[in-house]
Amino acid sequence: MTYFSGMSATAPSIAEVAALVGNPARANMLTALLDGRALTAGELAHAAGVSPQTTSGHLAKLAEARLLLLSKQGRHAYYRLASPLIGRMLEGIMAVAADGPPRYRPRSRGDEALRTARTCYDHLAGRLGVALADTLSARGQVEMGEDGGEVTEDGAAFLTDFGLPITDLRNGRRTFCRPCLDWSERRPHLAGALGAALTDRLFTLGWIMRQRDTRAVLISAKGRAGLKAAFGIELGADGA
Amino acid sequence: MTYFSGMSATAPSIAEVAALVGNPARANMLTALLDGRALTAGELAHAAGVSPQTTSGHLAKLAEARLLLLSKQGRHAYYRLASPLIGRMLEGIMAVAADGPPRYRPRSRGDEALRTARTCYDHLAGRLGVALADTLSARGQVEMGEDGGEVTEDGAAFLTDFGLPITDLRNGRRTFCRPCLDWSERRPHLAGALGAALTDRLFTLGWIMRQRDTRAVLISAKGRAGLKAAFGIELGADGA
DNA sequence: CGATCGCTTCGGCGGATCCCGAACCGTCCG
DNA sequence: CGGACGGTTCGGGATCCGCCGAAGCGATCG
Repeated sequence: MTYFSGMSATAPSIAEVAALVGNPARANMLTALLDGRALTAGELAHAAGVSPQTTSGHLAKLAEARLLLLSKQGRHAYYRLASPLIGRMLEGIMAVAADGPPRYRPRSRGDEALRTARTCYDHLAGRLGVALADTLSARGQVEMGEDGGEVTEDGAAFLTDFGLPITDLRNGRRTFCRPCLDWSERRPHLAGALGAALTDRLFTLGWIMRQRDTRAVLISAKGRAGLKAAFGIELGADGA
Repeated sequence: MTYFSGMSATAPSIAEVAALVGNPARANMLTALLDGRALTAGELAHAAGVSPQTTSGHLAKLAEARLLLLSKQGRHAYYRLASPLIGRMLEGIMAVAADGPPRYRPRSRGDEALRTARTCYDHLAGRLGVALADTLSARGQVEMGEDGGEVTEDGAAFLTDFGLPITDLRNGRRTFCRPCLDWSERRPHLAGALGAALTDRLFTLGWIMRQRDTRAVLISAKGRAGLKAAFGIELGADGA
């Protein structure tokens, strides 16, 4: 952007917007966000193939130009496309670049796996994560608020029986239970010590398994049966 | 394009295409071409607000990337958008830039005037220019070929009677008659000494009049009557 | 509390871009 | 033929951008 001196409050020009996309690192970040999910700065750095510092600069520019929205969560910074207009614009550019129809995958296989169940650092997200939170809420075993959650007496009994050291968790330094907004489902799932412990227990039971090079987790046959028996959760092809 | 080292034969990346648009001069040229007309390098230089040399460089890049097509005509170089995909891409970018619907004029008033009748250097183009060429061809008074045209015996008599010094024109050094592709109509109109003389005659008769700051010409009431009587031409709102 | 982690800011280097003045070439005109 | 004109090529100068190393900051974890 050699010429856009005082962008100030005036509407950005065509060239300004195009110049933002006209950088391989930024273009990679934008296409990585094309499916509507929110990704952390680190994930975007990986997708773009540049260092975290460079990434931070790019993301700041994209956010200032209102192409991206920023949500901070703990020490993570989540970025997502600011509007469907951005996606349409990128499709238009891709069509010209490829001289054909857009070829990104709105729902690739890997993407579908991520939407079904994935780790969100140390707890579960995706349809599985949301379903667990929903079930525990519906049963009155967990009460979720805006900034935190609490386990009821009934919930404590149930979860202890499931193998979670509820008392220890509650006395730990880490936030016991808090909601974490799920970007593919746009609804909260369980985070905090409780979310991490529950996830850990599912791994230990062999109900879910990690995969290489992705945050998606696989649900085993035993896991399907167990989730249905313990939580009444069935993740069909159509989702939660 | 700091990074696009060997573009070679591979399909251009999103960033490459966007970077081409991400320059104010090039963006201005592209938007000037949005209505589908072909413009000369000089006209595009004016639209972009940069020098002819700079313009030439930009146009070369855009043509190499297949965003523009180049047609040479005499000493003029006509550039136009390579495909409707380019227009759609620009609309998409404009929508993001303006955060609203695209606001260029696919058919503005001035544009409509230009399509009806305009000068193409010293001869007539637009619907009027094409209609004159069509009529003279249909009557067998002018025979148009690929690279040149000729006036028949009947045509010479008619045009001489109309006030054109056909014999003098034919003996002049300037190409007597040649077709000139019309970019709004995509069909040929009359150029060369004959086209210039005919246009000059119409100005002298007061049938057509120049306007300020545009190549569009106005057809007077007398002109409408005369054109209908002499050539059977009526330019309604719907065109030729 | 100290250590780690994720993200951001700061500073400087290297390189590419953009632009125009000058010159060149082909076309058109008298 | 000579001049004018439109377009392009060549060369250099100013600018800016993208990138990373080093350091700072807040949140999290043991």
